[in-house]
Amino acid sequence: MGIQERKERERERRKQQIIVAAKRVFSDKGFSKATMEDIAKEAEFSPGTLYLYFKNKDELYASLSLRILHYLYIRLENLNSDEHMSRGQRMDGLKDAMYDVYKFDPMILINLFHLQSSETLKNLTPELLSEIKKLSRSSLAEMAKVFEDGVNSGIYINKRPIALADIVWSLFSGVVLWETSKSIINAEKDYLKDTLETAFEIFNRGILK
Amino acid sequence: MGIQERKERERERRKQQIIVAAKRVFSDKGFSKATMEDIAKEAEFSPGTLYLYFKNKDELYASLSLRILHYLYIRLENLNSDEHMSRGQRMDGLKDAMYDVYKFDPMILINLFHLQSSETLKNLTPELLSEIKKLSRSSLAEMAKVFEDGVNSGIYINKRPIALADIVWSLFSGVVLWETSKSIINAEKDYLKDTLETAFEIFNRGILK
Amino acid sequence: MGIQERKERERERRKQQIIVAAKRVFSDKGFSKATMEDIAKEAEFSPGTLYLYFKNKDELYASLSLRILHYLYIRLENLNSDEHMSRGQRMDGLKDAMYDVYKFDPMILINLFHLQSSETLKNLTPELLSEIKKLSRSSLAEMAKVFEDGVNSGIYINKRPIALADIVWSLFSGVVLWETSKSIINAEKDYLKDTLETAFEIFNRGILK
Amino acid sequence: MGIQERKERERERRKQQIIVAAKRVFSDKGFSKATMEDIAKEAEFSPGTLYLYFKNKDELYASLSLRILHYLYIRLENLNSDEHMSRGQRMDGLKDAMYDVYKFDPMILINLFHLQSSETLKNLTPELLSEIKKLSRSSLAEMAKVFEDGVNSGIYINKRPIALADIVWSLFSGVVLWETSKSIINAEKDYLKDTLETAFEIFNRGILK
DNA sequence: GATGAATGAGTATTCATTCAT
DNA sequence: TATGAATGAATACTCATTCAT
Repeated sequence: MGIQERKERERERRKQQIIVAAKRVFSDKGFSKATMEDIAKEAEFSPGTLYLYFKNKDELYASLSLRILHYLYIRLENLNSDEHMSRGQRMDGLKDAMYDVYKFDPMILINLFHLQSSETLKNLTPELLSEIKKLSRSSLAEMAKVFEDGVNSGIYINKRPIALADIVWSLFSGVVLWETSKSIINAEKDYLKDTLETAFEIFNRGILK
Repeated sequence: MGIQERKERERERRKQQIIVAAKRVFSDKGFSKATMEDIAKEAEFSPGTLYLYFKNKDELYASLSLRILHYLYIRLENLNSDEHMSRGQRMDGLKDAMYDVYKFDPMILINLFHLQSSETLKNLTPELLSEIKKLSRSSLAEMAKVFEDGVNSGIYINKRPIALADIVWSLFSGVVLWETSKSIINAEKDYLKDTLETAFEIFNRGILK
Repeated sequence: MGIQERKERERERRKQQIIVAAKRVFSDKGFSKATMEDIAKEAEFSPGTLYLYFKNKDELYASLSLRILHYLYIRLENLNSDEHMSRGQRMDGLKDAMYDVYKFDPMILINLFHLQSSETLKNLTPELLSEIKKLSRSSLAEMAKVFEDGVNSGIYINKRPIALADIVWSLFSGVVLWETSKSIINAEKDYLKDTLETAFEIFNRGILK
Repeated sequence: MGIQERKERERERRKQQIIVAAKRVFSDKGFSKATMEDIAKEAEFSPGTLYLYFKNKDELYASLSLRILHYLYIRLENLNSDEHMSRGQRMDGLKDAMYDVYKFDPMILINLFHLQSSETLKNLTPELLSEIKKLSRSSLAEMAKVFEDGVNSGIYINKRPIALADIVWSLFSGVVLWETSKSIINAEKDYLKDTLETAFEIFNRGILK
């Protein structure tokens, strides 16, 4: 490993360290009430250091999305590359992947949402934005692959796999969002797994011919 | 109508005017990048005036949720009070109600989510918070009622109606969120109705025994 | 005087109040070491108020130039509008005007210079920049008028009046700058009037045929 | 040449390399908008290295003045040490020296000015400050010498030579400053040599009895 | 010596909120 | 009531300077 490469790795490690801290702080306080100083303190760096790794607050925030999207993509890719899986197993694998993503970072949806404001988008480097887009599309494509076989063989209802992937993603997003919302409003919590299980069960039954 | 009542009505009209303006601005810029001055300008009031009607920015934001929840509740209540509807019609009515809510205010979910931050909740008047909670529970209960009949008569799968209501709400939330996210990431748009239709179709098929 | 006009006047008064404070602080500490808070304190306003009247620090700084240029322009205009003056009186008037400008604001040159950095120019509103340019050109033209008569009648050496105006301006700028510089380096001061008198005397002798 | 001396020379070379880079950057952006990193990059050193050669930013800035003053002093000294020159030639030599100084470093005046802020002076080493003062006085004295002969022999008007030197210095400073200012304001440029020639011509005519 | 990553004090700027009119 | 100018605390971000390697 060359010295250049070692440095690059070290740099990447620092970025992750900051992202992890940012995740905690953003989750806790929300975007606007979280300060860069909070994050710096959590990451055990000085405020200035954050700017050596991220252009600004928005970009740090966006990097959270990228990270989780990346994780999801890897999971889905693995799912499809395993040739010995049955349709059912694959469907379960999908559900598990989604659930793990949630456990890994329940804020992903909000992250993704936060990116929408064009005010935010203006502050991102084009590279980061395009990487997010790419990864997002790829993940959706992987998800669609899970259904391809079932649709082609006439077992699933006659919908384009990408449409089914959309539903899964929506279902997942919605469950997470709803669970989080309920927790404030009803002071109940952690029903997520149950709700998600039920949702998937219904979904699976619904797509069978 | 007494003079007192007339005044009250006038006051309510102003509040709505501000809420409508706030909805537009928040939708456009997101919570943190929207300023009270932006909203004041949009509502054609001065910044100070906003504070005559809402305690602070958070409370104005929360009022958005309350408003849409109220609208949803009315729709669902009507659905259930009409005794001549078939199960199928009722399910369609549910779907339409959700879709209309979306058209009325696509940001509702995000609104609800934003309320989570305990920092935000601290800034709300207890009255407002409890009203949101109440209305939110009532709406969910109304939604559950739609399924009660089908579950009781053994036509729907054996789940508690409230669980099905959760799924519907999640599905809806997720579709909205996903559609909005897709619009940035893939530059595609306005698939919402299609996606929602498909999701509901799958859901309906899935809950039948 | 309409209420609109009264407000406008009040606003202008506040701007002047801030500019006057800014002049003191900038003169004392130089551009970079002067803080907006210093200026706010000197003007007896809060920091935020400064931004109601000036877009940013650079624009506040630039407004100083505009102010003095305006004063100079008025003086020169008066000089030329008085038809009863002899050539010699006019020349004396010019010298006095320059000297009064100095007393009014010795920093004018530095102000003008500071504006050069394209970094600074980027921060100015186009309106402000164009007004400075216009006024600057007009002042120079007025100055040239002082010489026109003498050049046309063959009493002054055969130079374009605008060139002579350049020299006067340079002479003035240089004397002010040099005097200020000397004050640090030699700890001498206030030779300005003498030096300026001598410079003008030499200049006057030099332009006669 | 001993090893010690060789090292010293090497060190001096580095300092000059940095000063030259600093001149470019300061000229381009002005003192406050120029960063040490900009200068380091221009000098092809790392930021830390700059501090091995200069105590701080202010001292680096001051060294620019010292450098040009030194150059001017040498030129003037040579002028006076050449015994075969006529008064007219000497005057021309003075003009040429000034012009060459300008070409060498058009920012000298501004540099000198910048030193005024007592905030800046506090940051200089006493040695540097005293060297600047000494060199500045010496240069002015050399300049005065150019006029001594003419004044003593009654050819020039009856002024102290040092006063005439002040005027020359002012004239020069002013022309440079004015030309630079004009470039922003009128988008004209490079009149310097012409303006300076005319200014000197007028000056020369003006000091003759 | 040279580096350049890290620092953290310093500051311009913003914006929710207030209050005199 | 409504205003909107003024506030000033809060905070993103910068950059001169340091120091471990």
